[in-house]
Amino acid sequence: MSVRAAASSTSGNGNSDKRQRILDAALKVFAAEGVHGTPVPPIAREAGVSVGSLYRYFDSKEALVNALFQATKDDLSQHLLTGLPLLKLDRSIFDEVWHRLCTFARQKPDAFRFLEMQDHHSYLNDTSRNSEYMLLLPIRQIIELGQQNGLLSDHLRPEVAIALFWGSLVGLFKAERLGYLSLSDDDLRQARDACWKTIAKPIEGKTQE
Amino acid sequence: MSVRAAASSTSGNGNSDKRQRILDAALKVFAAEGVHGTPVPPIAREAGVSVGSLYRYFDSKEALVNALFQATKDDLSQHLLTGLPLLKLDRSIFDEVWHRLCTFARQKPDAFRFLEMQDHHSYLNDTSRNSEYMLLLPIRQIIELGQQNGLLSDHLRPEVAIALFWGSLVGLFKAERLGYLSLSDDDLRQARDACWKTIAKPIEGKTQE
DNA sequence: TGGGTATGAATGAACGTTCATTCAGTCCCA
DNA sequence: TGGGACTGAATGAACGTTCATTCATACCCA
Repeated sequence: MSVRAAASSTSGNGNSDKRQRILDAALKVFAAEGVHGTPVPPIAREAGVSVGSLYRYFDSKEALVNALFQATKDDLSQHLLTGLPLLKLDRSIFDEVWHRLCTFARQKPDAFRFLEMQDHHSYLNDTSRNSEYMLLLPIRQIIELGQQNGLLSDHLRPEVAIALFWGSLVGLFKAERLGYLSLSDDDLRQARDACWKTIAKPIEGKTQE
Repeated sequence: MSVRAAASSTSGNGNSDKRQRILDAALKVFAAEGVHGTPVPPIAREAGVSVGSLYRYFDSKEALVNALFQATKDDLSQHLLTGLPLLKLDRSIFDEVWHRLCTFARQKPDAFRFLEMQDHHSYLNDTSRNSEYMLLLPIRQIIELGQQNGLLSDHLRPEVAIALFWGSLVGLFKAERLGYLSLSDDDLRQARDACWKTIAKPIEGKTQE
């Protein structure tokens, strides 16, 4: 018994550890080369396992892509939503959402990029596609609440507001990745304030244009 | 002469006409399946030519992708910039830019999608990558002018403003393509006004936040 | 008839996937 | 306790398929 426990540190269980290593490796190479652009062997090499082993943990490349997509979505979901008050909206909550998304994009650039790729669309099954939709539901709810309590402009339909907000954030980090700019903390704060103006209700008595 | 002109509709000169048919076909299938996800034969089939003919007009798949990328960028460039005053900025010019981009995205969804794909990045040569950068230079200039004349907020660096603006627009049409929303003309107008608020100077005497 | 053009089967390189084999670790009985 | 039998995870060469590309052939108009 005690022997077995000691052995597990070297290779004993190694079980889900290896599975995780494959997922990590796949995220890295997919983010760099795209899903269609990445053969299976480089994934295995990056993970430090053989191709055969990879197929022990995942039935196919498609299954790997879907598992990775859902795991990454869940990761973002958790990062964004854990402990976030979903039943009210004020400026500080908006700032917190912005901050969390920026933190995620900064700490896990490969994950952020992978989620935004379009290239893997033909690989995704219904569950994966659905998990994409689910992530945005809480944000939509927050925006609707904000519109009801008069803090957000009700000129924009919530879906449109989400698309603008999300698109801005993605555009920002995409531009940085492509080398068109480098985002300082101050840039991100200014961008945050600008995005708030996009969806916020104009200060009373003023119509826009 | 007249005979040749008449014949050209079926197969007569066919010369650059065929080349254009291949580009059109490539745009269509690339937009649908991605560059990595599209074999060469389906492109030829869609264009109504043989695979061998395709290789008469383009040295390789890579050459085709680059030619298409640059042609599409040029198309957007022309659509966006022709006759646009580049030495001033007011609200009506912003609206015109927005309108032109929306028109392009609506009339040529495949072109708009293709330009925003990331999937073809490994195929692109320096010229193509550069043409991407060149497109945004005039917009950058317009934004700088707007900041100098006090119409646009100078809190945002021009590159950041561009990334936010462009990201919003892309996010909007991407959401529509994925079926998350359907954009009415009114939605587009509301989104335009919201984006203007993002980059415009706040009405005097009010600080944002 | 000759020279440029179009064709699509043929080619071999690269892909996703499989499977015969290896081998570290476990078990069991003397 | 020592040693032979068992287990199943790990391996990577090999498989069939699909890809980008070529080229022998057919075609067509001048």
